[in-house]
Amino acid sequence: MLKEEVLPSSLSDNGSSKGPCDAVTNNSDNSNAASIQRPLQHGIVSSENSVASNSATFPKHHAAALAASVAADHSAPAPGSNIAPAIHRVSEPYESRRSPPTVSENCTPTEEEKKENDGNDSVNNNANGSPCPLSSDANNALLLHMAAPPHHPVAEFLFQLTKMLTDDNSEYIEWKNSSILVHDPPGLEKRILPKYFRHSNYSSFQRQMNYFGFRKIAGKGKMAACSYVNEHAKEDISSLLYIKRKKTSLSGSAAKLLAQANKLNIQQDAISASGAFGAMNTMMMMNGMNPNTVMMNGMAANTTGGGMMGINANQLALLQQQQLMLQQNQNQNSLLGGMGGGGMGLNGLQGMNGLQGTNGIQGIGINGIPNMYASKLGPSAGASVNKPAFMRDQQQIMAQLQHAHAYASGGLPGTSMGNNVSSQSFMNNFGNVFPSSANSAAILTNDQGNLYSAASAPSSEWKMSNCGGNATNPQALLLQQAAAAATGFGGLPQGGNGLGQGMGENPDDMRRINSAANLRSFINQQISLFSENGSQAPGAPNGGASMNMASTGRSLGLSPSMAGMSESMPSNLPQGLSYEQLLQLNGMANGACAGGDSQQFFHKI
Amino acid sequence: MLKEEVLPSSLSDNGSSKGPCDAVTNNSDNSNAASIQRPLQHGIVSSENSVASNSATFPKHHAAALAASVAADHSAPAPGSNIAPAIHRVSEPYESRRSPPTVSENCTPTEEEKKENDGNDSVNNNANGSPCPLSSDANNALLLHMAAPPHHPVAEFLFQLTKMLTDDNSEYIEWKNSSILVHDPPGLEKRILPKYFRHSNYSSFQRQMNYFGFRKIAGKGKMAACSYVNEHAKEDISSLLYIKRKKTSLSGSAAKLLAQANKLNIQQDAISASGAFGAMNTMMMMNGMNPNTVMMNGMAANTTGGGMMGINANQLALLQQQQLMLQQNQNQNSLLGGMGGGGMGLNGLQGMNGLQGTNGIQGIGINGIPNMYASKLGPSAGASVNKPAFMRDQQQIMAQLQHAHAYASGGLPGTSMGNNVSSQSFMNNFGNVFPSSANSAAILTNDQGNLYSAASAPSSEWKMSNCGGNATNPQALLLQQAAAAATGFGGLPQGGNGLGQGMGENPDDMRRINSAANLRSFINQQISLFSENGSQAPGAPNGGASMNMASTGRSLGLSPSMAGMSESMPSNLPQGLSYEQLLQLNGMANGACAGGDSQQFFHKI
DNA sequence: GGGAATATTCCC
DNA sequence: GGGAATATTCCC
Repeated sequence: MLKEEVLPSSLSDNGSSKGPCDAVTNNSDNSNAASIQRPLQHGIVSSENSVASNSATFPKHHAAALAASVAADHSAPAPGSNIAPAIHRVSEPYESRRSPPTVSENCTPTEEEKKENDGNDSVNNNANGSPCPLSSDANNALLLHMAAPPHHPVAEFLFQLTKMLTDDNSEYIEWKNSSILVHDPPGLEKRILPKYFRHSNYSSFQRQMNYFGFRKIAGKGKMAACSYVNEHAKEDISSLLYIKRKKTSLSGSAAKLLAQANKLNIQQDAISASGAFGAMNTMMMMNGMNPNTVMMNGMAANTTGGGMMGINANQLALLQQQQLMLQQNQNQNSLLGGMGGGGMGLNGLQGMNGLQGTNGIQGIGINGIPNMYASKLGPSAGASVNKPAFMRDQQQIMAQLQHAHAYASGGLPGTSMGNNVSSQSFMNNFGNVFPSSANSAAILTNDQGNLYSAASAPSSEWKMSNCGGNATNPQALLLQQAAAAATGFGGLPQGGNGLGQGMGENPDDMRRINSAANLRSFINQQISLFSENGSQAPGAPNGGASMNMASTGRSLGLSPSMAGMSESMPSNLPQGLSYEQLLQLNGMANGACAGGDSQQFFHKI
Repeated sequence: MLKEEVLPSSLSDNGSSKGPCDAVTNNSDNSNAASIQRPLQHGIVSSENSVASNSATFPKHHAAALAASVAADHSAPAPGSNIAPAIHRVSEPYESRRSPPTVSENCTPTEEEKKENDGNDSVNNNANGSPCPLSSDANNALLLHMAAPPHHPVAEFLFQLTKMLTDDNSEYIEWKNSSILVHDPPGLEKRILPKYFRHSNYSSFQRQMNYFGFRKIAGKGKMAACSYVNEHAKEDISSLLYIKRKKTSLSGSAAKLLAQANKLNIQQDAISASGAFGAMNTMMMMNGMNPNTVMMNGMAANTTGGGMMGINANQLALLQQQQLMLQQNQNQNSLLGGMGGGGMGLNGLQGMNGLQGTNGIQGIGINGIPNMYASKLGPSAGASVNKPAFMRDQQQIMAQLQHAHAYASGGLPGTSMGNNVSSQSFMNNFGNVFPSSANSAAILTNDQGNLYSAASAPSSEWKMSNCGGNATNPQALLLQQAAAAATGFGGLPQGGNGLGQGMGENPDDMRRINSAANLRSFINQQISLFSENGSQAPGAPNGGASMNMASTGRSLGLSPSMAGMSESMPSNLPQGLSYEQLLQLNGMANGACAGGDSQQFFHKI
């Protein structure tokens, strides 16, 4: 042997070696001796081969590589071994796979304790000698400092780091005052790291430190002495074993999926295509997965051939879930809640978004951005808005208005509309179809997706009824929603028929439209809100030109004469509020009650 | 020195050592000697430190670990070094980052040559002495066998594998007859692998082999001698350097996203919930992103605060694209094309799917699976079908039929349908609303999403017109689509009114249904196709029970008397074909022309 | 400090 | 054979 260096074994604690250099080289083939125990991945720490040669010596610089080879042997510790492996689970050495190992009976910290990362100094000395993690060897320098041993998977890095710090490597690296002092990065890199890791690169060490939340607080330059702190580190070095590794960023995942999607040559242009690929149909296509897709997803997960289009079952499930998330969020934000309230939780998802009468646009946390619209939203508008939510709502309303406008401008193509005006159904942007009969129970949902009809809605929820009833009819709801979004007041008044206080009468309570002038005002305000320059809608399929309601020569709400009904429908308009919705808006704007089948016609307003 | 072992250097080819044991140990701090060159990740192969000690000796078992430490030094080879690093790019030792390094001028193979993996034996001897990959040292055993050197990133594994095979390790592993013979797995594991990798685990070696497409063709048991072949391997061992690593599975990505979605406490149950969360509304919610969502996505990508709901801009873009993919695929496969034709491209996405009259279900490549339905699909059905696409189509049709059935069974809730039957609109599964008026121009699209009406459709495309016109009316199209899917013939006849050749009259041309009996037959066939046992549909929200059209006591198409109209609609049925569509089907099945508002009623068929 | 790719480990 | 998690490398 050229040079013998010994491996510290305070963490591996075989009980027979005290110093830092007590390993024995064994170069004979197929006998891979090492006293380093590396925690196997997924929470299992190995102590393999420790019986056969638990006092191995080998050259210092290569201990890690050898240890790695040893760790891979997949043999459980021999019965009666005096080895107390660091985190090893005796009862299930390799039976437990990716699921977390069960907790050894003799080890004390509860799940709660783990979560709290508490510094409890009670020592689990584990008198029965079972290989309870980090507990059975008083010679183990680490153990002297440890609180209760971890009862959970410990990342290899944390295990080796802790071991490195409890071994006598203080010339290079040291645990002191709840922080890690790196005295000699170059020396650490070349002399120490390879004993504990499969590399000897200080930068790799740093990368791992970073994964576990260590921050450099002193030291300049790549290889300068420095200190690391960790917010979860306590004085007790064993607190390091409870640190959670940061999750791999998701961007990579998304990027991969995105790359795959790109490979498939999907024309993103479809979103903004115009011309023959009419905007209405574009919007329809964008209208998302249909029920069959979702059903298919579930099926594809069970399909041997894999999912369709190169995405697998998990991805399909993902899409399905994301889909639901988007829908639910949308429902919460928009369908009933309008623009009211800012999401208070993560990205607005958790918040109720003003659903139950909480009014006013409020700046929100993570999504809060300077409110480019605040000046248009009335005196109660906060300093910032949830821009995505706001834009989404605006877009929804815009689409509805546009659709209405399309019908108002051209009428139903090829149809004389005079006598079947009330027979048209309408569909909102959530795909809900509202039967044309004004006295049928239209389909509306609350934020939970529950269906409500006039008959079944609990009194505390929105109801639908005919105009003049004691619940809100769907048209009034939609109108109020739009008005609320336009004016910055998201709360929908409970009860009533939507024909109450007039817009503009009270700037703090502009929830209702009860005159033609106010409807026109509302519509114009809507239009202006969709674009910073007041005329074009951002992101409109055809560049926004036709999003200006005035583009056809008629402002929305200025209905054409019946003679105009035969005009053909513009082809570039997205789908949204239907002809009948416009009728309802018109009707309500004039104070008419949408009570019957044949009472709604176009009006000048 | 206890024992010296030398490191083979044929690939590292420092020119001064020939045998397998020519390295020199240098244990002095900060001088990490090694002659192994490990290709750095991302296509750069290191030859660092080779000048300082290019004939290093060190213990055999730990060469790899040391080499790894050396490779991390990040120093370019010294000028004038006699080292010809394997794949090192002189001109940009570390300047080039993740993007592929540019090709050295003196190295010859073109990108095309690389792709072809050709066995061209021209030796690139690179007279100017630049370290062109694998080319400058006649002593390199590998080079003697090599074709032109690779001009692309070479994975570390491939480099080390090739080196291992060209070094004299034939006692353990050998390159022979374009395959890799592993003579002694245990010996390889413990004696050879650690020289080339950061481990000495045969299973890790195998995992890598698998990543690069090697298949075991002989040898049983985990550690038995065996052979590996690779479809891209040529006799020339350098062909190994051109093998592409398999991409990381995407499942992990999706799983991560899924886990994230789950964190947000989304109720997947919504999909199958019944009761107050009625199935119709469930399906509506599942109906996917609405246009606003898509537009919002685009915005969120530019939002500093990140996207909503904890998903980032990339993920939003991903969802948007996947969304389009699903929609486009669906449109292509289902809306007009039905089941006809197999996708010819990747996962069927690129193919036109029988849209323009290409009939017949054809087995496709990657998604082609044994056709469990083939026997039901008529004589022209191929040996396999695109099962996901097929199931999707079936699901779509099933949902439509179910919806029709729901209405047929219960009528519109709370409505006396007798006198406004024709005033109901219907909406297909793509969100297209078909106005109720039978002589209005309904909205249909071709596979490109183009809108067509009777007036605007080019003559080469489908048109819609009133029954009896020279174009196909929408109901006929839908019916044909369903029939085509049911019978396995996806092509839709151009022109005509859908009431032509009868189903069953010609088994190779069963595109049309023109009798009540054939409609009934068609419907029954549909039902049976949805389930292998002929009675239940897979994936139905309520376990499939209600998917049997007979479950309500009426077969679809056997309309109830008008008295039955007041029955309440079943709550667990997905949305699909509407009441009016059923009317149209009924009407056409009886040869009636859907010409007027009030002519469609239920019939016994 | 952290994104992203490949490497290694563990498991099914 | 390959999915999935962590480790290591490389880079911004």
